[in-house]
Parts: sequence; structure tokens; C-alpha cells
Amino acid sequence: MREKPKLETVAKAAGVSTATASQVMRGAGRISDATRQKVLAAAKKLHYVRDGRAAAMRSGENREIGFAIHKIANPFNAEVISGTSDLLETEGYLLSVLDSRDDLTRQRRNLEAFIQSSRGGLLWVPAQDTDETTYDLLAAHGMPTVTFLRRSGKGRFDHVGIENARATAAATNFLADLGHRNIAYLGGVTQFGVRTERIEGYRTAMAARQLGDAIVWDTPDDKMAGLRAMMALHRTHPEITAVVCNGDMVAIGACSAISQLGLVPGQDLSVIGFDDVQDAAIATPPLSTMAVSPYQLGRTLARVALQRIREPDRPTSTTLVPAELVVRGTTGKPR
Amino acid sequence: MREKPKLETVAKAAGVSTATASQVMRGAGRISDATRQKVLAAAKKLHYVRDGRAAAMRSGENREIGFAIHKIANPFNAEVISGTSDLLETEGYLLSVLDSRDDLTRQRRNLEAFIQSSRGGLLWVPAQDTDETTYDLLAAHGMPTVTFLRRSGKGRFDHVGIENARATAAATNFLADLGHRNIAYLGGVTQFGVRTERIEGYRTAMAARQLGDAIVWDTPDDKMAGLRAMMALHRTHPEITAVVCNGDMVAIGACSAISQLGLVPGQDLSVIGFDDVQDAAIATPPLSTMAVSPYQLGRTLARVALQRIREPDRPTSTTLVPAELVVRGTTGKPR
DNA sequence: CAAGCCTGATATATCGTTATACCTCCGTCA
DNA sequence: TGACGGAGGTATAACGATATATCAGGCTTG
Repeated sequence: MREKPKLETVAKAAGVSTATASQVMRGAGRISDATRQKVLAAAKKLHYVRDGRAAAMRSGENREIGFAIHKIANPFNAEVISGTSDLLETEGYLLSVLDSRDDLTRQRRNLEAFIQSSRGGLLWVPAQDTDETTYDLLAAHGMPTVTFLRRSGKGRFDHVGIENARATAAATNFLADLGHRNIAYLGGVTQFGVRTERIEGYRTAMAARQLGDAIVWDTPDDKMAGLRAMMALHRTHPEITAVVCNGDMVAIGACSAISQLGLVPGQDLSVIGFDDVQDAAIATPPLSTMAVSPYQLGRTLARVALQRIREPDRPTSTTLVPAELVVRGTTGKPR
Repeated sequence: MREKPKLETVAKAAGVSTATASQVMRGAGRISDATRQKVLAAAKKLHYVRDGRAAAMRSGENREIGFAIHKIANPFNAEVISGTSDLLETEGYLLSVLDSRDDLTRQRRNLEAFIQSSRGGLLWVPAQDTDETTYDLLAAHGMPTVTFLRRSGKGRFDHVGIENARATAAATNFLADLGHRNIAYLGGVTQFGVRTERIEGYRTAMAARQLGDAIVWDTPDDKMAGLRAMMALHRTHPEITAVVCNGDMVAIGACSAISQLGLVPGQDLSVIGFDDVQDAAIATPPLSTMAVSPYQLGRTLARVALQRIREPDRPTSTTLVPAELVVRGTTGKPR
């Protein structure tokens, strides 16, 4: 197999200069139709593809965008990624995903490699306990960055997130309206605004309605953890009749726990999730939840990123998307 | 904010040539300790990071590897990605994921951009109905490529997959040993070896044991589809007492259907999944399944890719990983 | 008919590194 | 003492594309 053809090869074959060939390849400049055809034909025959790296290096353009996320495996995240890449693709960008799995070492390595490769922009859900120096790193290199869901970095970056407090307040009020008084909050991890804001909404509602004591129970965001947490919560606080969860995975896990305890979700214990992942509607019983459209969220994220890339000097923005109560089978009047 | 420092800036600050600075930065060549320290100090003070693109362009090295996959959202895939990136990271590579969502246009776009960016290697689960020209594209550019799960490309690429036929045969035999005679096969999409091989194992076992007719029912690989398919299957073939599924997602969906029909999975209808995703153990009832360790599979994939990158001329290899029966709550004797 | 002006194409420098060859000391050894 | 060799550094040409300035002609235009 012969060597990879370069622009020079193509130019020679077409009998023109590399400058001309270059212009033809990217459809720029003033080139006659005849020459254009010649070059294109030669390129096709030689199976030429331009070296994006070299091009990007010279022109400074870069149409690759990275999405550094804390957990690819989370279905909500996967949906977001779909939305983001759909929009970016129509604008001619390529999205590649880096998974940190909430591990700081891994995140650091990913981001450093990312900066070295001089990509066009970064969408970023910071890992838990991300150090301020990591934010500095990105800021220092002028990387167009949008943080997502988890907010930090002293307002140096654009941010896209969810109206968390309002949503959990709505969820809590809904349960209160059904007659529940002992409502707990289940799930979430420390440090980030997501949990803080959601708990704040919950507490505010609990206080405003003069319900029982606010009870917050931490747990990571997956089904297994949710299951265990619900078990423990029920054991220590048997008076609780309803639970607002930090995410659908936790909520579904909690429902499994309730079933395993011989109780019925929605009758003996009400559960509200957050996100409305695809599984939520299919779960047995189907999960009541605060729905945000991850796909739309992903598109919003992409839109913000494009703005930043196109106008690097615009002031940083914050976009918060509302969540909406979807009532399914896991909520009901208390016994 | 001043311009991004380049090697030249660092070299000047340290009072050496760029050649020397370059050698220091990548720890190569013969440099005295004194000079080394000077350069490192200068680099640190200026917050220098080397431009990976330029370096890769000159040296030809490339430590970025892509994983083009048909569906990020599938938890099995997410686990595989974890395994792959863990191993690659320890070898100093960076893994970025491209999601084609089984869409040919999207896949083509991804792969073309990928080739342009001259990455170091590609791990690839081809999208459904992938055209032979797409395989040609990769082969023509000499991109080190390993296909995963779905096999094709006329043996031009290394391949890592699963011992599908043997596994489904084992599953079918297990159900037969329990006393089932009317066993159906549920799920899978056309074209690829995965489904063909699995069905072959099922058919072989059915024939060998002289059981009822082999019944194969197609459906995409997600819970919702599995639910609907099981509903339809039960309506048209009420005699069936056990189902071998093409994947855990389908199996879990099928169990939901069984529950919704007022029946009990494992008692009225037995179900065996494939993959053993994390959800399988948590599902209610917990799912019996053919377990492959996606994490280990991911590591194997990484290992094969590294071999290919290091010895580009070695003959192509095929690695098949066995699956193992895990009995949980969704299988039992027929009524 | 000279001056000006498009149109189509080209020569050349440049992006930020690294590979290669070469150079200068200085010590060693016959 | 002169040849040799290794250690430490440097000059320079790549890598493969694009930006920029420039050029050769043909066509207007006063």
C-alpha cells in the first residue's frame, strides 16, 4: 500500500500549486470551475483526505469539541450527550466524550490531554470535589468552556443547569397536598449546587408548610445505593410516608427496597424521582418524577457552547431549565 | 492575558535553544541536570503546555484513541468503555467516545472526521447495516482498527467478541433441563453476527433436544421494546413457558410485561438475559442471565488495540470471550 | 494607448513541535 | 602530542496544511 497522499501529491496530479489545491479543497478563494474539477478529480482518485491536525494548526480553527462528564453510564447523561452532539453536528462540529467516572485523577489526566490537543471547546460536568486549580487550568488556557449541572469556577465559565430548588419545592408541595407530613429527602452527593439547591427547595417547602422535620439522607446516584439507602431510612425513620429523591436512579432503587420490604410504592410509601429518564416510565410501578428533557438540555448546552466559541469575549451566561412534575404510579395519599 | 507561551518562549527564558527545551520537556536526549532544571523552571513560570497537535504532527506519534460505538446509552457498553479506558490510560493513551446511535449518516460523519484528525487507533462497534465502503475507508487509511461485538470487514481488522452460540445453547439447555419444551428466542437486530450466532446456538440446542418449534421474535435492544415484544409473543404463542433473550435490557422489559400480564417471572414464565448488566442483579425479580464481564471485555479490547498499534504488521486476530450462566430469580420449572 | 482593475493562480512564510546532523569542548590514552 | 570519543548543546529542515502578498494577463476606460 502506498503512502498516504498529501495535498502536494494531489496538486501535482492535477497540475496546479498546493495553494490552489488547498483553496479547492476547502471551497475558498477564487478558482475557475475547470481547475476545481481537475483538483477534485485528482483528490478522489488518490483517496485524499486532508490532515485535520495540520490544517487546524495553521488556521487556528478547530471543530472538535469535548464533553468531559462524570459518568457516561448514567442514562440521563447519555440522553444529554445525544442532544448535544445532534446540534453540534449540524453546525459541523465533532463531539467526543471523556468519562472521568467522578475520579479526580482521571479527570485531571483527561483535561490535561484535552488542553494539549487544543480542541475547540469543552463541555464539562466537573467531578466531585474538583479542585479550584483545575478550574484555573482551563481558565488560564482560554479554553471555551461551559460547565453543566454542577456549578463552580467563580463565574468564569458559562453554565447550563436546572432550576433545582423550584423543582424539589414543587415535588414536596405536591406530596404535602396529598396529605403527607413526614417527607424525607433521599440522595445526592456533596459539594455541588445540584444537591444543595434541591435540598434547599425541599427544606423551604417543608418549613413553609410547617410539616415534620426535614430529614436528608445521602447516597450516591445509582439504583443499588438507592435501594440500600431506602432500607436504612425506613429502619431508622419508620414514620416517613414519602420520599423526594435526588435522581430517578435513586428513586427506582428506593422503590425496589419498598417492594422488598413487602410494601407497595405509591400506597405505603410515596416516591418522587428527578430527571425522568426513560426507565422511569417503564419501572414497576411507573415512577412519578420531576421531568427535565435531557435531550433538550443537551441542545441548550450545545447552543451556549457555540455562542461562546463564536464570541469569545461575551460576558459569561447562566441558563437554567425548569423541571416539571409528572405524576405516575409511585405517589398517592398516605395510608 | 498574554499569548499562549510556546516552546520558543520557554527556551528564550531559560537561555537555551528550542531543541534543548524540547528534549527536556519530553525527557529525551542528553541534557545536564542544571539545564534541565532551568528549562523546567521557566516552563512552570510561564505555564507552558506543549501543543500536542504540533508534536504529534512532527513525530507521527498519537496517543489518542477513539471508540466509535453504536449506543452510549446502553449500560453494557458504558461498562465496556470503562474497562477500555482504564487500561489505555495506564498505557498513556486517551480514549474519546463517539456515539453513532446506529445511524449510518452520523457514523460516517464521525469516522470521516476521525480519520482526518489522524488519531492513533479506533475501536469500533459498526452501526447496523454499515456499508462495505465504510470498512474500505478505514482499511485504506491504514487506521489501526479493532471491531467489537459486531463483526464484518472481511477479516481486515482485529476483532473482539463473545462466544455467542455456545452461550445461548447453554441457556437453552438449562431451560430444557428444568423441563421447558416451548422456548422462544426474543430480541436482536439483523445483519450482525451477534444475533445470528446467538440464534444459531438456540436453534441447535432446540433441535438437539427435540424440543418444540424454534420461535424467534425480533425486537430492538431496550426495555420498552422488550416489554412490547413479550406482550405480543405471549398473545400469539400462549404455549411458550420460557424465553431466551438477546440482551438484558430486552429481558428486563420482558419481565415487566410478564408482571403487567398478572403473571410471575420465574414461575409462570422463565426468562434468561444476556450480558449481566448491573441492573440485572437489582431487577425484581433479579434476572437470570448469561454473564460476560463487560469491564473485562473492555480491557481485552484495549489490549488487542495496543498490540495492533505496536505491531501494525501482525496478522489480524480474533478474540472470543465466553459467557457464563448466572441463575437468579427469573428461571424455574414450568407450571 | 497608458493606466487601472478585475480574475485566476502561485510563491512563500508560517503554525509549534521534533528529528537529524553537526559542532564544540574537554578528558583520555597510546 | 595528536587522535579519539563522549557529553552537552545547537542549527536547521522537516511535518502538512493555510494565510498573505503578489503576479501574469486580459479587459475596461478616459
